[in-house]
Amino acid sequence: MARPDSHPSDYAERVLEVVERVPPGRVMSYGDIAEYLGEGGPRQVGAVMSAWGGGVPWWRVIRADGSPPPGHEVRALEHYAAEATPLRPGTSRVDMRAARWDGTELPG
DNA sequence: GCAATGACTGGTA
DNA sequence: TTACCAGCCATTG
Repeated sequence: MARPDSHPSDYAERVLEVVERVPPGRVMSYGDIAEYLGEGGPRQVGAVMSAWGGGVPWWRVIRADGSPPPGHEVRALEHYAAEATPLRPGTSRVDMRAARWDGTELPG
């Protein structure tokens, strides 16, 4: 796994770049980003976020079922509330059908 | 080179 | 709906 203290690889920088492009109120899954880049897989994206995700809107990158990253659920929920991200009623998960960002829809 | 690990995913019960 | 399982793949020791 990549370590936070090591320098981000080119792949890591591409991942972080995509995350920064995700508009507020929208999210992408780890698998979505991997597919969008056309390299690596969900695990690799997760490894990048774990190591260097602190410098980007990490709460906009979640699991395919809408669950925020483990250990950061509360923080993520605070951001969702601030950005009006659609949440599934009665849960702490994002409504992926509504909030999923294709990567092609521009914020406007 | 090999075995273990991890902010994952989709299928099945 | 939640829980468990096999597959996935680069990084780490």
